[in-house]
Amino acid sequence: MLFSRALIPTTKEAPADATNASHVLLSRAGYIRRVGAGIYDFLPLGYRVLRKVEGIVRQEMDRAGALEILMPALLPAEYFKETGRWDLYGDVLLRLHDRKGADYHLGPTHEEIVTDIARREIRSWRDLPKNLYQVQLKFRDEPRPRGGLLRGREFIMKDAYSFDADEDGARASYETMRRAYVRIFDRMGLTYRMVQADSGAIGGSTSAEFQVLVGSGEDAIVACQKCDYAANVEVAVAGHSAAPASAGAEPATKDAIARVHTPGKGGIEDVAGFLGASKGAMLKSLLFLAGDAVVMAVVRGDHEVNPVRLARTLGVDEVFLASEADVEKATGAKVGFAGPVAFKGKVVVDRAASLVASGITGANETDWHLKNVVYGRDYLGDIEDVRQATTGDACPNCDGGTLVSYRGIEAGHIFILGTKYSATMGATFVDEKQQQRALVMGCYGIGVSRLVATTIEQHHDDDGIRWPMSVAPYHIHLVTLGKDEAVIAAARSLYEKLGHAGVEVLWDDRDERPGVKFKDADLIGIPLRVTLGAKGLAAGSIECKARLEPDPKKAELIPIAEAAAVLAAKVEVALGARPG
RNA sequence: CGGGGAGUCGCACAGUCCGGUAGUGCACGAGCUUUGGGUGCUCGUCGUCGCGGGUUCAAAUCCCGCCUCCCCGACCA
Repeated sequence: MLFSRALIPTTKEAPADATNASHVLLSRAGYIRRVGAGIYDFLPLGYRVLRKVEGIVRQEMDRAGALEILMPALLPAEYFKETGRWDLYGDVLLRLHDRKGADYHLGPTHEEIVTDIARREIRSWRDLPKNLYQVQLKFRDEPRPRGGLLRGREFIMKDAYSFDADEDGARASYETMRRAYVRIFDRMGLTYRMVQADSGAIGGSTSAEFQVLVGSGEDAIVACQKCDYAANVEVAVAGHSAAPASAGAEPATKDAIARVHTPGKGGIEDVAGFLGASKGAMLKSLLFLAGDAVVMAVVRGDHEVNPVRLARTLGVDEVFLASEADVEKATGAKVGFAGPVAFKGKVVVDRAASLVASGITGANETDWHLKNVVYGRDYLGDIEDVRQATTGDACPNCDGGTLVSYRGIEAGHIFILGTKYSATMGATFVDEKQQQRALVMGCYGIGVSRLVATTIEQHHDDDGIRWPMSVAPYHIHLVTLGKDEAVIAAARSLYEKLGHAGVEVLWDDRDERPGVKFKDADLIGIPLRVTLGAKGLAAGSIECKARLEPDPKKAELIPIAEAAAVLAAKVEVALGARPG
């Protein structure tokens, strides 16, 4: 592609609303333009990258035996009404009406629609297993779209759905997808972890997220440095096999429980500072609403409660932090003075908190705390792992491993749904014994448009994007300097030879100064930059610099006669380099 | 939904308090200049000042109402 004939509107300034690297760079480098809140145009470069990502996803899905289909984006309401999600989804569902006033919506996900295909078309165990997938626009009326392509109201997703005769089959399908996902993310050149995850409102059991490790990511995850344990903090368990020496090592105090006056000192920091105690000696007591009940969760002052784990422990879908009014009603004291001693209600004590040798906690009386508090002697409760795991915690999965926290962007999610949708919608098949049984389903998503942005979040520097070869809009950015006809002729020859070799070249043939071209090349981020000028031509060589090379002087000189072959080989190597 | 902020040329912003010819930089067009990291100079084009109403001789500016967007939080298959 000739730059002069392309549409690559680079800018020096980014829109004011772009707050993260991928949004700024995608805008500045001319890949995308904003159309509305959370809605974007893909300009030619952006669309090329999107198609590269789609291509990798398609190849690996096909390789894994999945069958590509295309379901509608515009959906009659009846399907979501059938499973109850018409109501459950709430405001996130983009609803509309046709001229007759009938309810429609734009699909945020397609379990119902694919299950409808299955119930009509899959009848026998002989038809199984099946895995149907699509690459489709999804619509979610996000409360707050943000981050450019990272969280939009309209986005492109690959979603796949597996159908099996039984749980074993579903697990095999899940495992097949897991392997396909590993190949996909490896080929995209991403650093990621597969983590245990909450299956959320979509329902289901076994589930894993593919989290791309990025400091600015929305999700917090922990991973073991020794084994392959990794989990979203929503579900991560802080190990207790190797509790830090500060807790549990000391014998419980023999001193009797005592009241201490702590006027106006409610927070953990305040009280610990006021009493000269460490945060780890505090027993943080938070009240949650679980259904109709008020439940107190007790963790060490230096720990955080994990609401998802607490909810699982209590056997409810969700828990909510109690309001100030609820707290006062339940404890008889202002917020900040709650404690488990003599608390009338259910108490869940984190394992680490139960080991505190001499705790300080609220007295359920405004401006008073209790010290020398010992679990078992002064208060009781169900001991569970309900705190949020964090850096330094022991790994729950291996001996001696330590957890480290990361931020991540969720790029993929795989899970086994079971018969949640098939049973509700009557998607059954006849097994070998002539029995009607519900199909066992799994579903597998990849945020394709999000991946375009995610890749940049992980691959950029101050000057611009640094695409991995596999998803770069072009393989080589050819820069010619000056208007010398011999230079242009040599460049044209190279451009054509590379084209014949299947190498995708963007040739910056514009009448611009070298500085402008180099700046744009860095911004656009094509992995290899090839420069040809009068000086080089005289010396019989072109210059090749990798975008990853920070030093502008460290360019490789390649004799012009060999250039096409050498460059084509470089591209091939980069495309074949798969770290898995 | 709670808190904060913003809508002025394609982009980034000033002007609003204190009403009086709508500005600057980038981008864009012309010319000269320059030619291996966003060259310098000159000239030029581009505006329903978010929308609707009101006050006034006169409104980007004051008043009333509405809309949209952004940031933080809550939420997030």
